[in-house]
Amino acid sequence: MFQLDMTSHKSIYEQVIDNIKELIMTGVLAQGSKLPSVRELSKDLTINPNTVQKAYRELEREGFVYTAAGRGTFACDKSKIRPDPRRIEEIEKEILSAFKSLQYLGLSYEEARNIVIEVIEEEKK
Amino acid sequence: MFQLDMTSHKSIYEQVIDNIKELIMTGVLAQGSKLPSVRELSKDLTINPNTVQKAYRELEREGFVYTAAGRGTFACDKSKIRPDPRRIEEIEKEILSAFKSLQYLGLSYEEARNIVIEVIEEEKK
Amino acid sequence: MFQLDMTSHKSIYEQVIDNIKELIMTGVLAQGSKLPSVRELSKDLTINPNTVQKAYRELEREGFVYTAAGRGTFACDKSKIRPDPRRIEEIEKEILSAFKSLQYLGLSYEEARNIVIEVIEEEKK
Amino acid sequence: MFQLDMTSHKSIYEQVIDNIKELIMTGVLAQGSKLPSVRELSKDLTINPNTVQKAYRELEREGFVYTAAGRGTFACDKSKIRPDPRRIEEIEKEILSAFKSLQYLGLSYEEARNIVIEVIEEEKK
DNA sequence: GTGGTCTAGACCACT
DNA sequence: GTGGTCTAGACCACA
Repeated sequence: MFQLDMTSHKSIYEQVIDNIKELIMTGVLAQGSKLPSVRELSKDLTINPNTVQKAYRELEREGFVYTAAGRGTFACDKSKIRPDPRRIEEIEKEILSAFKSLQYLGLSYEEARNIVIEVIEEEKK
Repeated sequence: MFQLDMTSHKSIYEQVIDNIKELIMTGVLAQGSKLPSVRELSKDLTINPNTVQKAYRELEREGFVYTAAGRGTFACDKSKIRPDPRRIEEIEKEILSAFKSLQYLGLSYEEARNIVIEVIEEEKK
Repeated sequence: MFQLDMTSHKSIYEQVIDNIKELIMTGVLAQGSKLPSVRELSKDLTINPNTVQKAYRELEREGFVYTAAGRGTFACDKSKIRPDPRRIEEIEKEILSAFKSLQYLGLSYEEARNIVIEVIEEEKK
Repeated sequence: MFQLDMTSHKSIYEQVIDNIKELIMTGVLAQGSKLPSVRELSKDLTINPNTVQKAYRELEREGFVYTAAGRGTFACDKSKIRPDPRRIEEIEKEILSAFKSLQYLGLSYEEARNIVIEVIEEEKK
């Protein structure tokens, strides 16, 4: 389904979350389609079922999937996902912090700005 | 000198580092000016001296300050600070990850982009 | 006959039970009228026959239906259904817990109360 | 600090959550006051630290506490807790379901309504 | 088979 | 000391 980056600083369960969010937002996991079971995915990624469980639970909390004990975990309609303003604010802080870090490295405002724009444009493709 | 956000998930020592970097890069702490002693700052911020120590060590490692044994810690010349390409790459990853997170929340590419631009513009002032 | 909410966290068999109870208590399923067979209903709802079986067993245990071997399952006389005091106590606990949850969310006693009243009034119609 | 009801149908971590919410909303845990550490509380309640952790995490998610790794978990200002509309809707469903259950037991609309009102009035004291 | 909860015990970074 | 993550393995109810 996807691969984990064991060298990443991101925790495993966060990587699982982000990968599945991407699959849902890109439509690979269509609305209502069943996600792999907790055990299946944990076996597939050779991680502990509890770690997958944690990711699935968080995905449900954020409205990306719904779970039904005994039946499985399913993708929600991505068009119904409503952004959480508190989460947006958090991410804004992260971006601001990263942007400042660039300037702290000795880059000018313009240089730092260009790097950010470049990263975003790259993502567009 | 500055304030810490105790409710933030950023670690204390990182907050100290970022604040001092800001003071140096904005010229508030001019080249050669003495930073508060570890004890002084830890008392001022009501945090553990070890935490300040750790921040100072990291600032020295990154070339923002130098310590003269027995005399104290001093700000380096900000114009001599050279960006570390590996660090830039790391920050780029952080920015990309944050940008994707915005999109995962249900925002369109344009909406996410606008948020980032806005954050940066705000910082300019 | 009725529909299930597959996204609900209520278990399927509980939903089946509640729906049938409703049909009996509202008189749609009059005394003595035959319920759909396990196979029929499971096909109709596209759920596992075991799940329907379990619901029917529970309905019988609670005195809402009776089964005649080889003939089927039939609705009991709703006027003969006597409230079980222990069950009432259980439900009272559920209501109290839900009410507290409303207050924990930051609602005042009055606000929480109004919500409950509203839910009940809505049900009257 | 509080006691768990091991005979309850509620899961342990949910009981921990509800108990702490109550302590915060009643002001026993004032804004900024430190909660017992994960290990401390787990020892106190003779449950596993992971279970307490789960409860603390959920409490943070809902805005009742904030946590800082290495420092501890602290109560938020209860006046700043904003109700989550989705959660309210969920609880409304629970109340409606419980109310219907009362009627399914053979109680009239008025009888069921009186029970609910009584439960709420009792809570007022 | 499914998800949900729990225990036991470990390791990590931060204070 | 603190919280955060992860593994291993167990038991439960539900489908």
